[in-house]
Amino acid sequence: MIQLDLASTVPIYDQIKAGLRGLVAKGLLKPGDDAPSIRALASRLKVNPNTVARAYRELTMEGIFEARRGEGNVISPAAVKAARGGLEDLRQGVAEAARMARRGGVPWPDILSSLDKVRKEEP
Amino acid sequence: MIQLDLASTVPIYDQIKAGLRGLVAKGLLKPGDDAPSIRALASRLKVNPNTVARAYRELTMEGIFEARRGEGNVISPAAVKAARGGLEDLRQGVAEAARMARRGGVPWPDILSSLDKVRKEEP
Amino acid sequence: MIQLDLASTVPIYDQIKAGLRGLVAKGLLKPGDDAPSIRALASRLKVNPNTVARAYRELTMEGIFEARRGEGNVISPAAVKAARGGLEDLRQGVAEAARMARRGGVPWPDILSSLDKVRKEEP
Amino acid sequence: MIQLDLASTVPIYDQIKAGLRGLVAKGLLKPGDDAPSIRALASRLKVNPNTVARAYRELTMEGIFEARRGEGNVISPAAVKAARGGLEDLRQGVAEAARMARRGGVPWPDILSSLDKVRKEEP
DNA sequence: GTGGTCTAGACCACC
DNA sequence: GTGGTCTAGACCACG
Repeated sequence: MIQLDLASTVPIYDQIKAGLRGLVAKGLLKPGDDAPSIRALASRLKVNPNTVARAYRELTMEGIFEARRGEGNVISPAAVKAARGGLEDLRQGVAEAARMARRGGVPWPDILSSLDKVRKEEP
Repeated sequence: MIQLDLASTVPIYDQIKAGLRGLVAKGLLKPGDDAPSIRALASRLKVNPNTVARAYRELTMEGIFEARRGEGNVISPAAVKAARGGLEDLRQGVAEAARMARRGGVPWPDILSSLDKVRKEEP
Repeated sequence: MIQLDLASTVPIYDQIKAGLRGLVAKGLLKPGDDAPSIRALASRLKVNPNTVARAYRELTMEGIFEARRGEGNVISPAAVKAARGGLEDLRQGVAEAARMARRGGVPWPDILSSLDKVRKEEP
Repeated sequence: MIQLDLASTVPIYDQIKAGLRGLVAKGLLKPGDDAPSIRALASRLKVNPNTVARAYRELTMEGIFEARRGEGNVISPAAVKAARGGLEDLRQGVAEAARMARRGGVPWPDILSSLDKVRKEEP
């Protein structure tokens, strides 16, 4: 359900955070739902549990998860709203990459066409 | 002439490489021209000479510069063509950031509007 | 396992690269194996970690190593093939030295005898 | 008469020294002959006169040239014998390159075949 | 003056 | 623990 790109320079825990925020934003995870357990998710993604734990910890600090004793992590009631904040980071990531590309001499139309290719990738 | 963003997570030497590639791509540096000396550029950018040296070394390996002993760096005849490769990397950087953002649940129109803000930043 | 000649004019990081490529070429390091950590190798060779890091970075760019964040360097699946390219450079180094010597008036048999002395150096 | 390889990593002044020593060793320059003037040789080789001057200075120190006031440089009577010393450096250059190549995993027969290709290059 | 190498040591991010 | 980046400063070789 979450797609990782291990070869990418984007930190794995960031990709996990983004993936989970995305599931919330898209309504596939609703407030009150159980989040997958750290160990389960780690083994499914073939990733170090510490890495998943870090993503969960930060999502908890953002108010998207709630840690309930003995029950694991639950999607917080305020998650949908809280997820918005994370989206801003992602938008800025795109903006920074675009800025770098333009400074590096990529013509603006080429940037747009790259983007368009991404848009069509998987519907 | 080259703009650095020291707060960015993008390594300084990468920003320098992108800037120089951009100058070549835009025709402000033509094959045969002297590149600024490492020390001169370093002091202009207020950066350690080693950092500039690393950027130059990698540009040399990419075939954009030619280092001549004791004479400094010269833009290689093949620079314009070689610079194209670098542009592709930058485009892919934008594409990857966009992919991450979409996975994270950022609505596509928001991505486009972020981009548009960048477009208007500096004429 | 890697022999350095600190008095040589050949840069240390180049000697390290050659040594590691040699270990791959001889099969002592196989794809999937862990490369020694930068710090460990640096202290074993009594050399600055930065110097080893540079060698590793370049080997990564050549496709011989794969650097995984926080996990160290791993011999790439394509390492054996990629190592071939490096061997070619070394052969050309010998060829160039021989060319220089002949131009300088060294009789060809003397070149061969020098070489033969090297062959017998260490079994 | 002297062949330079400007792209080589071998210092130009070294190539010039080797070339002149070679001319002496081959008998094309005999004791008592005038050496070409620094400026003439520099312009013929399209090289900085300082570079040629350095080569001449070192050849003088080796006893191959004699600087005579107002007459320029003359091949010394002891030149033929003195040239031998320089040959030793060149032989060691080949030896060192071969050593590096072997450490880097080049099979010995490949080293020999590279050398053989050089031998056939220009008769 | 130029570029190249190396050291020392700091700080960061990641797992 | 790992690798990556950056700074500071020294020294060398070249033209």
